Amino acid sequence: MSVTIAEVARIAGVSKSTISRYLNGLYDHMSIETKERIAQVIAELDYRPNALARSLKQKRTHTVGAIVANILNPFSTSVIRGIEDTLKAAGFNLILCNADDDPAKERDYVNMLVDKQIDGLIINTTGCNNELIAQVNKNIPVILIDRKAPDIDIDTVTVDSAQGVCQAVDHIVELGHKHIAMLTLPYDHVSPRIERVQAYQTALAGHGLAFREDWLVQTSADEQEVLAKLKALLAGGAGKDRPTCLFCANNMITMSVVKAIKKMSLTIPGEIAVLGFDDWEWAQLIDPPVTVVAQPVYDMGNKAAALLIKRMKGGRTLKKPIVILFEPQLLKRKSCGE
Amino acid sequence: MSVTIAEVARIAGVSKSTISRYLNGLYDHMSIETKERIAQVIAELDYRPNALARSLKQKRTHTVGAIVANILNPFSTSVIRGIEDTLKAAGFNLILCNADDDPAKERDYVNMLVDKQIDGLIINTTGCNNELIAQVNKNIPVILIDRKAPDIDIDTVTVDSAQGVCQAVDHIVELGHKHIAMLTLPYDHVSPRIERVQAYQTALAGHGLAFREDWLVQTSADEQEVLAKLKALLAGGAGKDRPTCLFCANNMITMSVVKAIKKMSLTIPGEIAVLGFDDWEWAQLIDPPVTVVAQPVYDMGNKAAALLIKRMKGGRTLKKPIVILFEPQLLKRKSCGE
DNA sequence: CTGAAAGCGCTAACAA
DNA sequence: TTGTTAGCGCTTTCAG
Repeated sequence: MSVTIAEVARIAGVSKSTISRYLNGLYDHMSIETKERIAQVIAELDYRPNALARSLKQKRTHTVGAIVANILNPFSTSVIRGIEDTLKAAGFNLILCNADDDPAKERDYVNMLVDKQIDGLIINTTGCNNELIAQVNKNIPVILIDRKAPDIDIDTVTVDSAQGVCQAVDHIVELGHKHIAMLTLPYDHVSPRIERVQAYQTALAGHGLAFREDWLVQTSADEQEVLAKLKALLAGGAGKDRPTCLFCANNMITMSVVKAIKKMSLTIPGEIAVLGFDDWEWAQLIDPPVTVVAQPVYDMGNKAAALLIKRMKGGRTLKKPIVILFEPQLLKRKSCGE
Repeated sequence: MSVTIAEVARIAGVSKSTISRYLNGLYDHMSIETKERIAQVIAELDYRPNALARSLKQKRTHTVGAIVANILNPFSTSVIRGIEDTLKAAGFNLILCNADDDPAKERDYVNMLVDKQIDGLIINTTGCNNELIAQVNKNIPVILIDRKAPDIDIDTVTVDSAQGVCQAVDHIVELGHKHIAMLTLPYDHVSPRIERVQAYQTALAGHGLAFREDWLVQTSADEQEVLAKLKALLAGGAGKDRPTCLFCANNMITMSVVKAIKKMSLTIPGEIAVLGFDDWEWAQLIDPPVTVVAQPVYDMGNKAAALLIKRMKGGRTLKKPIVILFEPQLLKRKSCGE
């Protein structure tokens, strides 16, 4: 088996406490020779302290958990990079989990992390485990990222969806579009989706455009489904009473929509314009490069981690939960005309 | 603080052992009434066992670590999905880490995971910590994924790069290309890169084409750098003695190359053809869709996890390490002409 | 069918 | 400056 602190102590000829002190950097008052002997024995045995035992005793793991909704979404990986960098700089470990948009998986991961005694949690929640998350937040700090949970009182880092949608709609209206459809993943409990749809309606109204129920399409990101719904939406062909612009409420939808449009052999933006919410590394490689509302994703990850660290260090300073709203930015590319 | 097993025992009026047995499903010979009482108390107190304490005692965490080289690479996220699904089905927990192509970070993560007493490790290694990894493999099973470590003897799941390159080169030669350059990330210690470059040279030779040192370009995936190197490579313009086809040795390079070509306003495949190793979700959205050698990435993740599980359960059955080679597949799209 | 007791590997008073 | 001791929360013989 693995070598323990007792073994090291025995061989170095000192007590376990002394080794423990050495490990924890408490050697201010330690004789230089024991210090060196310990260092040598540790090196010889290639000893590494058992983090489980240590954490069990200390009641702190110095570890935070992060759960993303869907790791295949470039949004998630950028957020992760932001979280990771800030956490590492502060000396915390990170355990990453992927809920895969499945509330049951999310629940399992939350429980697993809590059982492993994480010191804090950052979660891009499915929105279906709010009660559990609120419960967790009573014992350890939790930060929501991207998606709010309106019914619970927790620190949240997200983006101002309404403003982003507003900018985007202004832009396409200016380009002459009057028939704007929105495609979104099913809203269920996911705050940004709800907000974007609402903002879309508000923005239309602001421009005196009528909102049409049948131009608000809920769909999964599945290629076949998107293709079918798009065909229905655009039935009748150009010139008819149909949308000239498709506003996709997140990047997964945008990708599927672009794929579907290519399958339908329609030209962008000539026959149909595409506008997306969320930028991602390869949006510019698409033909044509897609105009999107970009979020400062990496920064959001940073901020969430920084906030969490503050909470974890803040002891029981129960300040009010805060909501941090980042500003999105419209990146005008080619997919809406120009 | 959190509720402990002692608390549950006290309230239920039984001993800790009994609670422990209940928790571990050892209630075959337990009176139905104590069983029910325990269940009730646990529910009332919302008790959850401390995984740290449990693992410390059991000397098993039922947790495996996975370290990917770069989580921003779609390759990594697909592998992760494969690992995750297989692991979860077998009841193991997963701790995900991102080495960010940094050997120092990788080392830290390996150590962190080992300290946390993971039962097994899957790693897409930077190739710079082989000694450490070999050491870890003495105590817990380790599976390498994608990248081999030739100097150490460890189970490995990867793809037959040589075969993929060969298929690809055959294809483009058939399309009439005789001037084929290869762009790759710096080889340092990364087996697939080395293998692909070698296979490229072999394949050229197989077609009687000369290998030119100056057409083998090493570069980071940084946009500026790729652009500069591409400009140098293609200096002189079409018709001159320059490559007509760029073979990109992985997807990060492919993306940067496509970006650079667009910046240079060259047409694909008219003025320059592009061929990539690694498929990814959005390669088909690029203009034109990129022809690539695809790896069965998700399956590879599955397989790595399955193999690891076998090793973890196999006790000290020290079977010889094995190398599992998946077959890549050429996906002919539009970027090489036809 | 259930309980008592020892101990996993470490830390943290309290002594010395 | 270092050692002794008593746990952290759980599991697991061994008794009964």
